[in-house]
Amino acid sequence: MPNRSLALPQQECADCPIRHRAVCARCETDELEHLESIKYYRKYEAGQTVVWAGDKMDFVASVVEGVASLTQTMEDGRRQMVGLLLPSDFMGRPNREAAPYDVVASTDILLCCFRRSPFLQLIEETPHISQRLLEMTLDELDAAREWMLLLGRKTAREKIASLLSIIARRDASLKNLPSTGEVAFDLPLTREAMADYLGLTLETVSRQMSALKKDGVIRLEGKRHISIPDFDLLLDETGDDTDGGVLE
Amino acid sequence: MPNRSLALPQQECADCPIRHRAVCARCETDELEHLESIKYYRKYEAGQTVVWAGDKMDFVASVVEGVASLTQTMEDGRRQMVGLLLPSDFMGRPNREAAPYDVVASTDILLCCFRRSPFLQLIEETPHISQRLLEMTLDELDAAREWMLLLGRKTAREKIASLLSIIARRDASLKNLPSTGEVAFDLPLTREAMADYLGLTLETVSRQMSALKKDGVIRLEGKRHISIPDFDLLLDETGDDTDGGVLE
DNA sequence: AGCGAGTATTGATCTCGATCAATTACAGGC
DNA sequence: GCCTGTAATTGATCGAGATCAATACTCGCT
Repeated sequence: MPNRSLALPQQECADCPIRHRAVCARCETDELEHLESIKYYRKYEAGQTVVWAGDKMDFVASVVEGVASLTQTMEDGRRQMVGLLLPSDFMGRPNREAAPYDVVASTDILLCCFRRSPFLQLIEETPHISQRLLEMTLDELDAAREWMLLLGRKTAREKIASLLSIIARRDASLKNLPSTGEVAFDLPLTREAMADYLGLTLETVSRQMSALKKDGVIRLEGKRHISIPDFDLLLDETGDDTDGGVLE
Repeated sequence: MPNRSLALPQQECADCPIRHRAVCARCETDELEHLESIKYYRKYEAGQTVVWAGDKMDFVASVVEGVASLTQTMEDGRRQMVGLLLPSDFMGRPNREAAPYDVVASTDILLCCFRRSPFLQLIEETPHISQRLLEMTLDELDAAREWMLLLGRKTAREKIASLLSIIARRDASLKNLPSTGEVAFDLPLTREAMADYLGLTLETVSRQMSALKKDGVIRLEGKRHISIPDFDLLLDETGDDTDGGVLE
């Protein structure tokens, strides 16, 4: 597979890698044409802040490529990631001017953007979009709630295993690969960002990564490339229910 | 089983205490009439389970009175509350058959219910409802994210103070009272439920409640009635931005 | 009254992850 | 090659909250 080139900022919706997962998933060809006419692309490099908490956000967007994070910071500097946006995820709140959290590019990212007011209008006129947005928001709420279980009750080791399995699964699903047996992917997060996600310190993250490696659950090639010899082995470490995989 | 032994209230939407906060908030009189014709009430006693995780949930509902909780349980018994439903909050997912979490009545509750399929139809036909539902879901997502910060980064004392201030605020807003100065309310949760909310043990909850009492931040009258001599004092203990820029 | 079950408080001790600190790995610039 | 700065690992110690355990409070019951 040729890897993501961030160089082409204007593509057809029809060829878009997130065409069938993003807010536009349900749109018909004529609706797509309308979207096509008002969308525009933006790129950010890893580490760049897309919006600061409290600032006015004059657009909404879908993540096309790369990973972005939503982070809350307390006055004394304690930080907690509260959202991880992978390709096809939506950013921005239609009805709210100010961004409630810092939005930061974890890797280089490509966004498909819409200025807010045309998008608001679009929502009114296009039930396919507002329905999909509701559905995505409900999914995000579910994800947030699973995350709450992780933050409140899981051990450090379980937290790491859970994060790795979430990323592995989303990555596999994006590439239309099964997430069973051997799986490999690039970690889009630094150890510090992982710590912010998991409510841990970066030292604890590092220690637990080493422990999982020693135990043969994961293999590290460089700092960022992870390979998992047996995905089920990783799942056993997450503390989650393995049986009765409840699908809708 | 819902308790049907007592006469269930059958009230007019117009007189409903949550008329202007629930999913129906934006509805016009004619839309209300339609709702009126298909709604029905259910009551549950404190401690009763409304739905078990994984079970089919054939209705959606608004909480009219009382408090309900959404809880996730791990195989080994670790439990985390992931949602706290106060009056006007909505329960159930339009597009999903199975309930993802246990729904339990924390106090006696009164629900305003709709069978799922008529409600789905209603959403399609009534943009005022689906818009409001999206808005409420986004608010819930915001609340979940603040909760994530609490779970991941706050100390036990800050967690308790945060929970008390959340309940105090919602309670005051429901009664149209200001949440400043002296505030008093009934705790709708046991110490154990508080622990499940906060990702703590019930012993730690009890100790921190005693500490806050000793420090004069709260007063306890019985186990459940809380009074707060100075709400700002409580807010200082939550670790949150006070925005007024009071201290350092 | 006395009993029992559920709920809450308080004490003693232990442990997991935080904190403080030193070292290593690695990429980019010259 | 050699700096320099950031990311990551590893070690030593500490402490907040968990765990184990005993005791009190409350309400309904006979």
